[in-house]
Amino acid sequence: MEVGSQAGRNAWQGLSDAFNSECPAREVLDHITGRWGMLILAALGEEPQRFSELHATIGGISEKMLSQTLRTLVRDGLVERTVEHTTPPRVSYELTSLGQGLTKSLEQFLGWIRQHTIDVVAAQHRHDRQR
Amino acid sequence: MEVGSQAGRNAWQGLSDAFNSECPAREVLDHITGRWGMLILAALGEEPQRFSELHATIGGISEKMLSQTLRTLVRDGLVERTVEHTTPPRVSYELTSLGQGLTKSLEQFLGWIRQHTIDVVAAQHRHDRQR
DNA sequence: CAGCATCCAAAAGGATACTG
DNA sequence: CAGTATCCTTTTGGATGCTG
Repeated sequence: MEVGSQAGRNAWQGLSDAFNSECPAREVLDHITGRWGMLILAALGEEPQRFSELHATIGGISEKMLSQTLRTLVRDGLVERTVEHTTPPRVSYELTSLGQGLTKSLEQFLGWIRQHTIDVVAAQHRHDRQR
Repeated sequence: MEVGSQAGRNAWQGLSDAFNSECPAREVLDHITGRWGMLILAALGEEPQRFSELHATIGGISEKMLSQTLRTLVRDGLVERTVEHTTPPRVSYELTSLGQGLTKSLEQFLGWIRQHTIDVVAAQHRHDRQR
């Protein structure tokens, strides 16, 4: 994707499919940017984790949503599910190579949030005080 | 917010705040990754646009959601709203410098989606056929 | 432990009509 | 043009109880 410095040129042209609600890219975007997708991917970006570990890592998620979101990510080929048939069973989740590539590109974004949350909160206060 | 006790365990340590449902970072994450936030930011990442232009660019969004999401992004200090009091009025939206930094880090992620949507769709089919 | 099923409450979102 | 207001439907998500 060329970020052309040409005036009036659409550098996002290659993304026009995500802007199209009919394109599968939109569905992929929704899966990842759903309320829990990114957090799960970020958690797994560090290391494989078991169901209960993920549940503990990600604050506020219910078992239902964790399970549901994981199934979606597995179906999308971003996460792999591995079962050890012990008693009690161990089920661990890890990123596929596809998921690793994605998570890498997510890092910057999540890093930005960590660094600039304070700026956003300041902006919110400024905005609220001003009316 | 340094938590160094668990040595070497969490490469995402700096993000532990996003994992905490009580932290404002979670709210920022939700605003941006809400259904329309990213698409609006991506659209504005190219150039300032008017309300109706955004509405045309982003497939499937209603005026209500566009308006609502824009207000949130303006409050968060990511987007600036400019009114020209002509008749009919012109209202244009553009990224603030804060929003520009964010959108830059978003580029990679959105680029990944564009490039790998096809892989995800293939994985979905493989998964569905296999059961 | 790792989940699925069910029920229910809450939030998100769309359609439509209307305003400055 | 750029919204707002209202109503209503759809989706999301949490709590709970139950399995292998």
